Amino acid sequence: MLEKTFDPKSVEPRLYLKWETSGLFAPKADAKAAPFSIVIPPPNVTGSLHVGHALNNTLQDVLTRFHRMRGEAALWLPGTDHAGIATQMVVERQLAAKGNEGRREMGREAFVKKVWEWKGESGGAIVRQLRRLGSSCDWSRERFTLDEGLSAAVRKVFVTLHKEGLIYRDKRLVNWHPELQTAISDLEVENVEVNGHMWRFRYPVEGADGQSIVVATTRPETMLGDTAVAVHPDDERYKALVGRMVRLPLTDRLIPIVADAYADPEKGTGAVKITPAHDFNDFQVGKRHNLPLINVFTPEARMNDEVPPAYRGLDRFEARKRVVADLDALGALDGVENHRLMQPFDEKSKSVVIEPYLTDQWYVDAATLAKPALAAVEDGRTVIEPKNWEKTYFEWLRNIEPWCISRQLWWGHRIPAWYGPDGHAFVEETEAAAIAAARVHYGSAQPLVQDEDVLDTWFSSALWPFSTLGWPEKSADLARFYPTSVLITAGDIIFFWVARMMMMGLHFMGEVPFRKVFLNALVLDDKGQKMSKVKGNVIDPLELIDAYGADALRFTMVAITGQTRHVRLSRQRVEGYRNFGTKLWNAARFCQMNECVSDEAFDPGAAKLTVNRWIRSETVRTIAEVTAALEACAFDDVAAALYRFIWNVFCDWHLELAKPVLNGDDEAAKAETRVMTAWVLDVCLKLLHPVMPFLTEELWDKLAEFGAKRTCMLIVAPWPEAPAAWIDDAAREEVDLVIEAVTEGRSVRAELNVPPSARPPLHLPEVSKAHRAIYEANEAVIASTLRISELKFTPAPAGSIPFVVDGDTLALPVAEFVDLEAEKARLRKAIGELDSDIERTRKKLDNPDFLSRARPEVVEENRERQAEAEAAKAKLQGALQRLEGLG
RNA sequence: GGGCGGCUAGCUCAGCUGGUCAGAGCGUCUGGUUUACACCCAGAAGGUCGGGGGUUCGAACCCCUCGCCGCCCACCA
Repeated sequence: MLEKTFDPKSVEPRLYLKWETSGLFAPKADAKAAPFSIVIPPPNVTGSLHVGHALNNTLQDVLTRFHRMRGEAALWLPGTDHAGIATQMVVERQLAAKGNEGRREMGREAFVKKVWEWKGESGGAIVRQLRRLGSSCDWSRERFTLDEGLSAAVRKVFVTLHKEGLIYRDKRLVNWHPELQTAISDLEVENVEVNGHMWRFRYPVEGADGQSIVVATTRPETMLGDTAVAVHPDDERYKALVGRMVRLPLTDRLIPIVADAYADPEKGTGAVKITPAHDFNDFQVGKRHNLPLINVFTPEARMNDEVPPAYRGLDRFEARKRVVADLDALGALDGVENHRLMQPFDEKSKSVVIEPYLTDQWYVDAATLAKPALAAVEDGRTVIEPKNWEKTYFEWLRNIEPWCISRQLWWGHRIPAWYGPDGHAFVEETEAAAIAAARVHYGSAQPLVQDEDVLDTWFSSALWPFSTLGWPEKSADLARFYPTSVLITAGDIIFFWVARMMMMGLHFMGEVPFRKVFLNALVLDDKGQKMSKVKGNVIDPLELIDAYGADALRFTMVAITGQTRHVRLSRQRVEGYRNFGTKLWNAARFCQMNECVSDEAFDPGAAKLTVNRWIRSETVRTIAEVTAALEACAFDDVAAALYRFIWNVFCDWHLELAKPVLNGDDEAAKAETRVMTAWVLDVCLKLLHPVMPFLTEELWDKLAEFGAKRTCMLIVAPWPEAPAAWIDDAAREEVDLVIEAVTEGRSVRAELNVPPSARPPLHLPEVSKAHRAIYEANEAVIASTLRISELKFTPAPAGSIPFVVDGDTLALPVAEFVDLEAEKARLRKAIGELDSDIERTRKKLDNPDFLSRARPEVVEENRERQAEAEAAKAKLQGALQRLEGLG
């Protein structure tokens, strides 16, 4: 006998271990099986499972398990990302906390070794947590972005793109992180609106006594690097000044006034200071006018030696104050206002101001790679869902900028470039190859120095779909599983990752990396707030698993995933789905108590009893519904269909309707109902397994204690078929009628739950008021469905309604239950309502506009509805007549 | 500045290409010691589908407009 409730805590670890050790997570080797593959969005090794992971890995697991049960060679390939900046910072912080010497003191080699040590000790947390969630990843294929294999792929890609001219070195402005002292990509910058000031400075025009031009700025310290002032060519105010020079205060440098359309007469004063080395726009202006670039910052964003001695070594914000004060003292400060401005911060800490900074970096020609990536989505080789993300994807790729891929970090893939004594770069996959190339180039062996930088973490991530499958080797996995079937990831990395995988996959494999991209929503808290440690509203999925079990959390994740970009997670909802699991558990318990044992030889198609033919129909419909929803990634529909069927159909109705049969003494009927019920329960377990793997697997096992043993674990049990022939419309109509009757009335079920010996008469009038007439018209059907023939009816007193059950005319006392007049009034009212329905529909059907405009099936529906309404009306009228005859 | 979402019962959300679409879950209230389940069962209340206008025989669903809320992108005068 099953316990009263499911105990996730003891079952989950046991089952997971059983699955994993059975090797069932690996795709079957059977070459005939259709491949299905997903590569995991590799979580950072430093990470721990957050709700976003819980959501997106649940969805991946649901699909993987579904396809596995369908007999496909289902591969879910797991792995982790070395996460350059994040990991390096974690280890640095840890070193500092332990009082060890810092990164720079210990040197590159020692530091990297430390990081590897750290990875070995602490890097496994996230994959253990994925297991707790129930993720059926093939751990034998687990990869890490810094694996030797993946590193080889990275080098090959880098070298190939370089040879193709798609990777190049360039000196231009980058987003510079002054604290980490590394370049970061555009995407790693977050613009935040902050309160600031707008200062106006007067720059004296040289040779024009007393005349000056007023420029506005939010970053006064950069004025020390100004190399021009720009005005709009058509700006009448300044036309005369174009070509003149101004004397830059504090520096005494002479800089020109140039005409450039970039200067917006509407903004500020219409004259804008140009600092080509510290502003992306100014950089462009500088290029157009051939202006010198004066870098005034050190890598830590302190003032360097290009500025007058008084400012050297000052932090940029300190320098800002000093510059303003000094200009004010000189009388060059024209004014200052409060100003809201967008300031770039680093998106991780959101506290470090990013500076445009002039450096040499490696770039990918993203615009060229973007073209095939655009085309692939445009022509549907890859489908992005929800569809509305496609526009976002197109927009970004169409306006893409060169991708800065070098980082001044130590943890990551070192750039495979070696420099000769004259600075010439040899880009090769190995140092040996670089040396060889240098020998050819120089005509003799020369000492080479490898580039100090590493690659942006996203560079290796971009190769993930094929590098993890063995590329550049021509591996069997690569041939079999690329392109992958679907990618499930969070929408916020569509640029960082999805778009770049598309670019790299198409370029190196000549084929899209995935057929479908499903972008899951951002998980908010129950109040719709973004979760953040600062706000303290972070929901910990592991804590939810502890409290309600992994299955409940998983079901919740599936249920909240629709077409929207945001979903809210509430404990209450998880609790509700835990209850759902318990409901099924108890249904199974009921089945077990009633000896409902599944039988492989049972043919559901041969069922005779109405109630059994009915539940078979409902089951088949549900199988079709769930299957279709899974195929379409309509996860909310999957959850809704399962919930409704298992709770509201199977438990609420089938088990209730089966009770009288199971408690009766028609042995044939009992036997059929038992085996059918067991069959339906098995189907429930199978359909629910992808979403709630633990509970279902446990029941699958426990239910086989009696009866035949299972031939396999549920995880690899065949997905149920849905033969249309098993849908029995007649049975469905009959039982629908009963359900409708019961639902409209009080509670037949309450009566049926009483042991047969103690049962009072069936309170028909209580069953249905409005539908009593219909009920009467179908009494025989109902009787056979519910097997109420076993009930003992009290003898009919005078003035009772005749009631036919299994050929015997019984009678129900009327006076006791029915107010005849009220009943007649109800019937008349119902008839009246039907009449107006019929009238309305008739009008519609007579309307030529409707007939010509509405779709044919809608017209057909209306016709059917009309016929039904008329039939119902006839029935009601018959019933009314009968009642009138009694009166 | 550009783009994208959302605004449907107290709360969270379903409502497919216009024609039983005004729904579900939770919450609330009422009633249940029904031997699978109180993590349960039965029932009730509650919404002019953000406002306004339009198209249509018919609109929560299409168009226009306004209003909030949120997100993403954008060269920080």
